[in-house]
Amino acid sequence: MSADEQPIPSVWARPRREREQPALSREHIVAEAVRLLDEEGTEALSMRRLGSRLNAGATSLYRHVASKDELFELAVDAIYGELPPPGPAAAGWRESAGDVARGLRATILRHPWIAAKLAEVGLAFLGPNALRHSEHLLGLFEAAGFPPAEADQAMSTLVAYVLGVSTSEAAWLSMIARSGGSQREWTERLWPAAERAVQDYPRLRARYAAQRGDDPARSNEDSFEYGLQRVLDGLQTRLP
Amino acid sequence: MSADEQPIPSVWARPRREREQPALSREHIVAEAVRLLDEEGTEALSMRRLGSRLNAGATSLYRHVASKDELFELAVDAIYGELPPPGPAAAGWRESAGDVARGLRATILRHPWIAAKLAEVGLAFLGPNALRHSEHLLGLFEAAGFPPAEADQAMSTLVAYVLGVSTSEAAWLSMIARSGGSQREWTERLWPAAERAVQDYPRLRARYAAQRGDDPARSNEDSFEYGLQRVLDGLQTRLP
DNA sequence: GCGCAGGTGCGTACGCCGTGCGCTAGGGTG
DNA sequence: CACCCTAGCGCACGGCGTACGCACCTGCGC
Repeated sequence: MSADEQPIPSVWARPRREREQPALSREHIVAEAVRLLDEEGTEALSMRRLGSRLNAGATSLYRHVASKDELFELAVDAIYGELPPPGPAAAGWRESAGDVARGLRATILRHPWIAAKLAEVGLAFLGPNALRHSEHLLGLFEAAGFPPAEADQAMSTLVAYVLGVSTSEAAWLSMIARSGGSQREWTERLWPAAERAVQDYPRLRARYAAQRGDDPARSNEDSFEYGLQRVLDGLQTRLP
Repeated sequence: MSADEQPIPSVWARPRREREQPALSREHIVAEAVRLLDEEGTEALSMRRLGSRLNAGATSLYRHVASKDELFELAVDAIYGELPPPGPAAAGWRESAGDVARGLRATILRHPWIAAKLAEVGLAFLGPNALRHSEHLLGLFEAAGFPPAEADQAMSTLVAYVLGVSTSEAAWLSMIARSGGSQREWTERLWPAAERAVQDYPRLRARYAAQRGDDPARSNEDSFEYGLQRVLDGLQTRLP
């Protein structure tokens, strides 16, 4: 047994515990999870991957987060916290509601994974940011003149529309984010298959033919705005 | 080595290959997958579980289905195939569109897992049943007098609304299906927590207070119908 | 100075998962 | 009879979420 096999009780010999990062915290973990989800989608988030991005072991995360499901709930509420603040509120009811809707859609498209996650966990009972957002929107409808009971339904109608539209846009965007390709590449790659699939359906075929070459982002935008105005039209019929 | 350790080359000695089931087929697999999904939700569907329900090994399924993702696509299109057929079409545009919307919602609520799955895979490019359904609905809007380009947007608006509403209802229903409890049990169990959470938000608090004791299924139904009529109102403003 | 308590991070391990691969046996065809 | 084709299976691999218990750091009362 030679001397250097003995453990040397010296600070310099020990591996110098790495503590340069401000340690692990719930906020850090959630923020990094959101970053990973944005970059690579829901499937790519595993506790091991997330841990290694934070220079930590997978199981260390469990000191700050009870489970992966809870982590998702926290991530979803973090996104709710990102929604644009109320705004000037000077303009009329229609403009304010439209702005909220546009902000909601924009946020979903920035984090496309959230659409599928919301569909899993539901919209009710979410965290404080989600509640604050609902409260604000409900106030907006009440101020517009909807009686309280109806304001709730009117708000749900608008939110349902926005979520429905954004969900299908988001599914497309997450697929692209996951695969790493560009939107244009994927469009060009899938278009022929789509045209072949709709061959037997004259109206769908005409629709595809008419849209060939359009910028999909722009036509999604137009389509969203069209439906938004229709929903607002329909709600307005209930006001004096 | 005694005699009965020798393999006996007789039909009666062999374990009698079980072939009473008409073997494995893609249709059988998809049908059983849908059944399992309805009963226990997305998480519960694993190839091993599905295989054992069919008296088969997990990897045997791969002879008929390329991957689990493909199995989900087939399951989703199977549900599209379940949508109510066009119907008499005698009544006006509004009634027909409303019926399609109600049928869509009812189908989603019967298979609540499909909402989250649709949010993952997107609504476009799905199987033949989905395409047929879109073609029919598009025809309905064109017949109502929408010019072709706008008919597409109008249809998307309606579908987005229905999907958005049904998605959040479905999330609730799948949670209940997964857990095995009853709707009433869960409502009673979660209500106090929800009331506590909305304590600081007067409008949300008032809403909960007003709804205490209501039948949630009924008020979901009412809320859906309210929004449906508003969306149809909004679309109708574009017709002569 | 010293022991102690509480909390943080990690290594290991368990039981799942999707699925690739190569074998076997049974039925159809020459 | 020989032959091949194919459905089904057993095994194995790498990855997953996470329970558990140990090692260590920090701060406190003595």
